[in-house]
Formats: sequence, structure tokens, C-alpha cells
Amino acid sequence: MIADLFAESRTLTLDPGAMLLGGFALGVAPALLEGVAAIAAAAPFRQMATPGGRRMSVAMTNCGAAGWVTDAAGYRYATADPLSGRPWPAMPPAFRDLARRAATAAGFAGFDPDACLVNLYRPGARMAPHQDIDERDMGEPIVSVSLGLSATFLWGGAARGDPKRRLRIDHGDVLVWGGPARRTFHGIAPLAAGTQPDTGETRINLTFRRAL
DNA sequence: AAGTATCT
DNA sequence: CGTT
Repeated sequence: MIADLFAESRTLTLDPGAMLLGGFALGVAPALLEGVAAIAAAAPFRQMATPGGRRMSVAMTNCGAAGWVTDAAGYRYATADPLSGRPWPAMPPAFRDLARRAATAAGFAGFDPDACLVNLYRPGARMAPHQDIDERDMGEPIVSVSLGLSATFLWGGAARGDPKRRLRIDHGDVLVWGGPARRTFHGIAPLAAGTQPDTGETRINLTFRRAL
């Protein structure tokens, strides 16, 4: 059946423990973007500094009990926004629900994120390949939601120098990785300029983690 | 090094 | 290469 073939083509296994769920978040994308606006009103996007002193091209904020931060002191999770001293905005129920459903679809039932890093990419913004290794329990997966402008996702291997696959990720796509793929090096190529109906000239990424 | 520059 |  054509519909089944289409549905099949929307899911791609990258490696054992790593899946691209094409369009998985499309239906809730408007609700997610409303949530992002509310979060940014309370905890504005800001370009953090790496421990090496370079300003990141991606602007970030967080919601949930913990938020990922970086500054001269290093990479870590913080329960308060360093800009305001107040707790990060609560994780909207629609965020948590989407993350849990995506994790379950990828074989990680029971995922309960306590942190959501919100990344804002403008044209030229990028994320150099890295591992997500600041979380306490590496047995918990990562759920990454793409909204707005399409991007090129770089999917590497267990070592920094491993070759990277280049995957186009579009509005509503969700990537989930865990288990044997949990420490895979990954990144985002410099964002190409463009316009998208829901987010204008930007890409928004929501990355859900169990941090604490 | 979740950063960049520079060379083959 | 270096406010890792």
C-alpha cells in the first residue's frame, strides 16, 4: 500500500539505538512554538561562552528543572537561569508528552526528561560535532526536535574523527538516540539562509534530556 | 573545545 | 591552537 510505504520511508535507523522519526512532531509544532515564545519571554535566548572563551553562534535558553549552560567555568546543568537567578521556566506538558512519545516510538519507553535545551539558529549558526556527556545517567536517551528552517545534521561515530553522515532534517522531524548510540558525536552544519512559514528566518531545536 | 583558523 |  502506498500509505504504508510512505510511512515506512519517514523512519530511518541511523545506527543501533539511533532513529530519525520524520515528521513525528508536525502535528504539535504550533503548540511547541507557542511554548518556545513563552519560555523566551521568561528566559531570553542568549549566546553563551564556551570554556575556551568563544561565543557560541547558537542562541540558547532552557525549560525544565535543569538547564544546560556553559561559561568560563565549564559545561554543566544548572537549576537556575544565570541571567536572572530564577528557576528555568517549567517544561510545558506538550513538550514532555512529545518527548515521551518519540522516545517510546524509538524503543526507549519510560523516558521522563527533566531538561529541555532550546536552541535558536540564525543563518550561519552551527554546532561543532560533540558528545552529550554532561547528563548523570547515560542510560537515558536524547530526543531532538527540529522546527523551522531545514538543516544538515552531522551524524558521526564513537570517536571524534569518525566520518559523518549528512542528513537533511526538516520542520517536525525528531531524532532519538540512546543505548549503544548514546555517546555518538553529532553536530549541525552552518544554517543556510531561508524563510519558513512557522519560524521565519530561523531554526529552533528542542533537545530533551534526563540531566539530574 | 558544544570554539576557530589554516593547510594539503 | 588553548580562560578546556
